[in-house]
Amino acid sequence: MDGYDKYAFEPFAVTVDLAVLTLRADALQVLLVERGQEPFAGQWALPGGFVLPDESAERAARRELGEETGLADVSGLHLEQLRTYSEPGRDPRMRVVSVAFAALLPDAPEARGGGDAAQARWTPYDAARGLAFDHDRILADARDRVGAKLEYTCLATAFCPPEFTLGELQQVYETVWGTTLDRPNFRRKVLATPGFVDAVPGASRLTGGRGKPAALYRAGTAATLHPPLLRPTPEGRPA
Amino acid sequence: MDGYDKYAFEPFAVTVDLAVLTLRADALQVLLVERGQEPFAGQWALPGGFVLPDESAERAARRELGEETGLADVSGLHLEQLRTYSEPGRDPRMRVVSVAFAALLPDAPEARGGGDAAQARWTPYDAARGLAFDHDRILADARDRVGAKLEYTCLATAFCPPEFTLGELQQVYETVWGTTLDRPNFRRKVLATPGFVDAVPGASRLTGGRGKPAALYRAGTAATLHPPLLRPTPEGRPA
DNA sequence: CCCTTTAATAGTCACACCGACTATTAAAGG
DNA sequence: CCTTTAATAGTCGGTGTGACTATTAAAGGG
Repeated sequence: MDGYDKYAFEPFAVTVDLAVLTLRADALQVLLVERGQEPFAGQWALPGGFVLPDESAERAARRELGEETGLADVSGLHLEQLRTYSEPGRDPRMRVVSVAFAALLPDAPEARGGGDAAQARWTPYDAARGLAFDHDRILADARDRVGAKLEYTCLATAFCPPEFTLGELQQVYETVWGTTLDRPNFRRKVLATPGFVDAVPGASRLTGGRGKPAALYRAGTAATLHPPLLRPTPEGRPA
Repeated sequence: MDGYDKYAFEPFAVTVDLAVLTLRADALQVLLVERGQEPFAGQWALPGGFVLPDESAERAARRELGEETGLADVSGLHLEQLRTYSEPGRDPRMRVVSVAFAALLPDAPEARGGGDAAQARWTPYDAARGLAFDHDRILADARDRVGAKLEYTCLATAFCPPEFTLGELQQVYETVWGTTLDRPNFRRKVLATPGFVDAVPGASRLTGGRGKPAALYRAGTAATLHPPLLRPTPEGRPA
């Protein structure tokens, strides 16, 4: 922050890029917009835009989130700063520094084109490749971060509606991690963590027809999980 | 990234700020520079500077690190992007967006004034308050991040010289966390984690005089700890 | 040269947690 | 009413870890 007079200081454009994640059809999906102009015209990209003169990157991200999803109230949604991408060549036109965010949505309204004229679409994570700029990398970083934070925070509830079943919560873990979990063990672990979820007395949700309806829960007040809920060790690592 | 023509785009100054951390005298210390000009003239601040037109924030951070510490080779040092601070009012002169990094040093050479003319000094973490700009916040975030990453990564070795004793490694945890750890248990845990440390055959280090010399170890190839080395639960949280 | 001091290293024990698994309960649908 | 489906309850063994004790190895002082 010192030395303002030592180096000629170069003006940068500062943008935000959003990895808007949700669970649809038992798959992790991401909101993509189709670019209408060069560079990368016709290609898909993460939504984003410039940080305005009087707002922080966080405010810009939340504003863009509202514009792109078309949701009236995005104030309760989980928004998390990932990191900043600043490679000199990442935008061919000019020097753009982008602050990337991950946003987590419980239910996914149909994408409706968003603030910019560009078309918007939910896309399964695994199918979201070949994005414009360095957005493949940003999206991968978002998934990594979210997956890691599921282990030691209560972030999973950010993917769930206000009231949810333990089966739905488990689906979050299984979908993001790409693993399966033992249902009784998952249940035991979650209920044994105070503040993770609170039971909604007497309520239950029909899971679509057959079977015993599951009890409903709300997100608790805890933010972190101690001890963490570690994902199954992929291989070779000690459990 | 879209909509270049929709919003008037405002140029920002982009800087990096560094929380350069080391262990000196059994305390976590941070490198501070004294500001020579307004605003905050005479106050202490984290070292940092502008990102140059042809470099990424990471490159700028490493360059600044070399300039500020006076170290010849900073290529092996651990440098970690924390987050980006972009509140509109954080610099009274102009709109400055700052990408913050944490740098971890094994041994601390005396601070020597650094690249900018400003005076530089190692300061115990607990005494580093009242910094310029939002640097109190950045420094606190740096400590939080490093403390958290000690739990589930091999980051602790970044504070150690190439060869170190398990006692020194334990000191890292105890100093950053502000706790004490049981030595036999720490030893068992570290040695049971493959790839965390590798024994240096036959070597030992006199610990300053009395007592049995400890065996020496080098950092292993593993990057993460599975299962993690959780810090003692402060209180009230389930173990 | 021995004896004390200091610190590293080795080992023990019990408890909590977790993975794997089986059993029971409760509701929906035919 | 019986079958199906899924939630919920319970069991058991292994493992990791906290708390603790015992042993070993060297330095330094008398």
